[in-house]
Amino acid sequence: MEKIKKEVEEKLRTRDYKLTPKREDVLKVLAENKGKHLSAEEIYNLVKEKSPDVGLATVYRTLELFMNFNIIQSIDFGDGRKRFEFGETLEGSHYHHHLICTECGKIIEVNEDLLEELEERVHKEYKFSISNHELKIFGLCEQCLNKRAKN
Amino acid sequence: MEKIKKEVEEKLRTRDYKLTPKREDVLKVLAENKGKHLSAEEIYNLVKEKSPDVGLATVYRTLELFMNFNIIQSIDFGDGRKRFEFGETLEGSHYHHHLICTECGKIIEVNEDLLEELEERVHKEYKFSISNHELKIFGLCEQCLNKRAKN
DNA sequence: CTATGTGCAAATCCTTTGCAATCCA
DNA sequence: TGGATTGCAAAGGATTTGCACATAG
Repeated sequence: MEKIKKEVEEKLRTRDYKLTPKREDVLKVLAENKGKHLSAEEIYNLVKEKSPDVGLATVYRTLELFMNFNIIQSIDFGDGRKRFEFGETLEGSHYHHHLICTECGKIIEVNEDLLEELEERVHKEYKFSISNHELKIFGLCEQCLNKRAKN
Repeated sequence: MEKIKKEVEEKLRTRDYKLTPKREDVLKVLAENKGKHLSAEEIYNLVKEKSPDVGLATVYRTLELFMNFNIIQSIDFGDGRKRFEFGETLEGSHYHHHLICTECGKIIEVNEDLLEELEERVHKEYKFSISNHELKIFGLCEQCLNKRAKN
């Protein structure tokens, strides 16, 4: 956490933003809930547990700030609200993909990246300079598939 | 168009829904604007040109209906509104991907599918039964890249 | 005739914004 | 002190819903 804090602090400072106590609270919640895909409101509720005087607007503003610095990324699983992921690019971790069960809504993370070849082609054919990608795979998870088989 | 209409009509009839005139108008707009990624409101405006008495709610309801039957799919490019695509699965056309320019917002379609290998792995490792996928690649398009180079 | 489909307006949900107060370098 | 940050409440925008009327089979 200390390391993360330092890293974020430095990033922000490059454009004269501060890692204020409120922002740090948001950061902490994000860091402690990696892989959970929290929504803004869920983050807000978690932050409130420790800083009850935080406002939802501040959380939104902080999330936007972190997004601008690529500290977090947002994904939309189609349920009408954005969800936030921490640290994909911060520590050189791989891109990862999401399996979304269309029955129960479960989300499984896949930590493999097999898109290099595709990206290569895209780059050459379209002269498109890739900075990021997002792959969502929809279908049925093992449990839901089994349930269906029984009926 | 006639063929499409028949196909949709049949699909709907399997669960006792009708392809009413209003719904047909929506379908027509969708079919005539393939690859345009229209939002609900854009569709509404186009439908109104021919049927000025439609309501926005009907368009939304129709889109939801079509979604349930996999006649259309929705994508979110991160601008806060859903966009709708017609006929991906209807006529066995390939999946396609989207390149999204983070500078000018342009969207380029890529009609190649190189995800078979990845899907194979996902299927085996996670016992996940894939029905669809959605790949968004973010970056800079040729023009925006060139502009940047000049500055 | 009865269930389904529809328009309108109101309601809802998530997110953003205006503004006055607060904080911090 | 002065600009950045914040909380609150209000505004905003996309989508959904309630309800009375219209329509199709």
